[in-house]
Amino acid sequence: MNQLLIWRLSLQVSLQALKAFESAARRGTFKLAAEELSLTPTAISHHISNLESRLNVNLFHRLGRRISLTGTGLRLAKATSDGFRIIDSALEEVMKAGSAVRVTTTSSLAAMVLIPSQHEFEQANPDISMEISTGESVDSQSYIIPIRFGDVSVAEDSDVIRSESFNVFGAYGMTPPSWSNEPITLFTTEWKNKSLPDPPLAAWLEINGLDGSNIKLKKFDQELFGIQQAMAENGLVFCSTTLTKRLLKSSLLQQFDTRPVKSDLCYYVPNKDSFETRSAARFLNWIEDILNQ
Amino acid sequence: MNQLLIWRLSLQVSLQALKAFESAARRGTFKLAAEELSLTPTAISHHISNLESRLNVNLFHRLGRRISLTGTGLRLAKATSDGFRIIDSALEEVMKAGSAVRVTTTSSLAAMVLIPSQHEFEQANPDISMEISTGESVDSQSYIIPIRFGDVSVAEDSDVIRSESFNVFGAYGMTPPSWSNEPITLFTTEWKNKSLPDPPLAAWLEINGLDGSNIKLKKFDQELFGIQQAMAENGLVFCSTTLTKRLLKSSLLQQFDTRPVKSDLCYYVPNKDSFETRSAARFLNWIEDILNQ
DNA sequence: ACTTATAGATGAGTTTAAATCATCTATACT
DNA sequence: AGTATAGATGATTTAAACTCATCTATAAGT
Repeated sequence: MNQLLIWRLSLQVSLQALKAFESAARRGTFKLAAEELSLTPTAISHHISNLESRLNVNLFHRLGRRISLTGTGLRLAKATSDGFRIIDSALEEVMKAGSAVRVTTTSSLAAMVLIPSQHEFEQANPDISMEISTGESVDSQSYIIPIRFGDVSVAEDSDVIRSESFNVFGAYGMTPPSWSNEPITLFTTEWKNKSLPDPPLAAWLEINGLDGSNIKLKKFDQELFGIQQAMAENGLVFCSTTLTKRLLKSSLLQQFDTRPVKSDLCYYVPNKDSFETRSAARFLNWIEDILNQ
Repeated sequence: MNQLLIWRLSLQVSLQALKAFESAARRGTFKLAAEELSLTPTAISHHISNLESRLNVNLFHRLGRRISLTGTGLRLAKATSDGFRIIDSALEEVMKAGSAVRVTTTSSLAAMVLIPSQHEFEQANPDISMEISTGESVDSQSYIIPIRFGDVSVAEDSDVIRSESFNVFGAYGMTPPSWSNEPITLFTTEWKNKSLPDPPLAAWLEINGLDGSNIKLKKFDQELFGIQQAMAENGLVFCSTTLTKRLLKSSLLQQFDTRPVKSDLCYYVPNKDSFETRSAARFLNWIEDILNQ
């Protein structure tokens, strides 16, 4: 007997009827099955009697108002139960992936960009919940979107979502420094990860015609800390424009008449195009918008 | 998250859509899936896009007119494929049981009753095919209906389908023997299985007021052979009324003015009520009718 | 490069299957 | 015995599934 014919035969029975049967077999009564499937007991009854006549087999013994599986029913129930369980658990996993985005990134980007606009994203996408984590922890887990900070040369072009520029910022309202005369303290960052390019301070000085001899550097291992310190002490920080955009807008930081300088640093999402959930796609579009205005 | 909610979620996706997806994933194009499921490609397309939006996930990459599974699609396809395969193979097994009856019984009943009326049964039940086997062979295989010949005392009352009577029969057209005068040769049976009650010849002689001193017995180990021998030689056979009914009707055998005698033998189907396929039920009703007129 | 054929997407309309409602039967529990 | 419960049955309604017509993009052939 050929394969195709078998398919046809099997398809004469409706999958919904099988689901009804599976549920009734598992729960023991049509009533409970109906509740489970949000149907009426009548629907279950119809499904099962339809199934029985298509298969030419009795699946339940009817003892008045009580039912019990026949031997054949038991065998079929075993199979449907296993089969649907496999399918259901895969569905559940896929749906979980579809209903949430899990993002992991640096503390700085998380604290200064993602977390502040998390609410906004969830407002705009009510069916998607957003989870943010930082640190190296659960990186390899599937469905998690990592936003990495690194050298443009190690990232695929198509994976880059933001090329980083740097500039000097100060607390809002402070008097602009006179760059050439007085001694200046400047907060900056020394990445924990030594393979990353340093913040392009030399290039920035050059582009702004400064020699930097009067500048004293104070280094933090995360940009976040330098920025916070600058705000707290009315100081100056040399940091990425990405992280400061929101603080500028909300008048917590200000910039001066200096020109920003491009760097070799960027934010990128490895294998960006491999994220096939729609929530991931929407998140990626959204974050790229946010970062690039 | 509670169990009930999960069910609900999973049920928001239709099983038919999942089947369409499973088929498309396996065959590689919507067109082939459509052929397999006897649908139009449009239906497959609708199903899959519906599935994708309910799950919030892309299951296929669309590269123009070519499709390929996404990672998520692949994972789901694995599950649906496994799940449906399990269900389908069980269905196939059950349907096979529903579409045929397999009967095993004694050579005599098979040859003289079952096989001659096999065609009639299949005419009356076009959706059921009937298979007949004899011998001890495949008895324990599931779905096979054994019709046993044995002592009424070892069979459950409800399992008995025919209580056996015995009488003497002769070839059609032969002159009735004069019971008391001339010497008579009578074919009869000595069961191979010694635990079975012998054919009730003594009781038959008594009920018919004969002493049997002029009767010479010739024994076969199956009733079938005695009957055939009687027909071939214009002889007489003492045998069960069940086996001869058809031969009487078709004027190949005749009976005389002797009275039949009841025996302790019967045909029975062990656990008759445990056969839950409708084909088995129909067969059992039919055979009980046949045997008891 | 231009045509032609093919696979799939999309939206509207149709058909069929599934679910419900109303009614009835048989059983279990007071 | 009387009542409540589980399921069966048949008619009707509702919703899902399927198709048709149309459109787009791509692959293949000339």
